[in-house]
Amino acid sequence: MGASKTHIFSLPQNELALIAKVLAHPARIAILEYISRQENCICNDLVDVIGLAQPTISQHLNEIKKIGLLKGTFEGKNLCYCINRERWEEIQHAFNTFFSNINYNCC
Amino acid sequence: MGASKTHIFSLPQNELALIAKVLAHPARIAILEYISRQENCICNDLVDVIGLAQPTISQHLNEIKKIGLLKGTFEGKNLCYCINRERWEEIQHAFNTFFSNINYNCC
DNA sequence: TTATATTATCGTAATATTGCAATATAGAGT
DNA sequence: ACTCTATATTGCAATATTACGATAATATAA
Repeated sequence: MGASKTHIFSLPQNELALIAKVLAHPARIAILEYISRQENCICNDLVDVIGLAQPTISQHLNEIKKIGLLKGTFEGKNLCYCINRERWEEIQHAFNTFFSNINYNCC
Repeated sequence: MGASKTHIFSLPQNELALIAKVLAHPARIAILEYISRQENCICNDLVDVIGLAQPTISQHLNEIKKIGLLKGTFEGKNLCYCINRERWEEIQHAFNTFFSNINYNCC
């Protein structure tokens, strides 16, 4: 197949998986770390810093945008990528809830 | 291509991405949630509960095992899957560190 | 307008993931 | 030994992801 059977899972399960999928690539981790370190959220040093081609970086940025983790102006020349604080904390909370609601009833 | 250029990223970046990849499928989220809810860490009701074929469940369990999130006895008939508490908390901490070390210097 | 710089999109190739049927393996019970 | 039950492995098809060259689009500067 190759396609996940998303319909047999709950919405929260699918949503967390979708968010995890965005974090499941070192380039996207690196991009998020880099954007956060910048004083002014400048854009395409990313191509130089990360070491991937410009279309590839653009695609990764798009994946990150899809789950709402970036905000700023995306049109024209002087772009501005930065972390969407509200969404970031929401996602942080989602992971924390997942990791906290676990029992350890082991054999 | 299709293969990530892992060599251009740092070890922590690759490790976090690898862990996120395991969580990047709703079936694996569901499996982890189910295992944790069980009083006694019993095994292959998972096939019935999740609704995927037995080989598929087995493969998902293997992915989860790879990052050390399961412990128990894995040989023979009466298997025992359960959460590896130490590893679980380690991973929870890794995500929390990642989410906490972010600035919000937006435009 | 024309050039330049920046980002997005298209097209495509290589590789990875998901899922399952068929089969193999391993232990418990008879 | 054989059977039953539970899990793993193999092989394969469908789909997704990653990456990049070529090209398009968009804004600024000259």
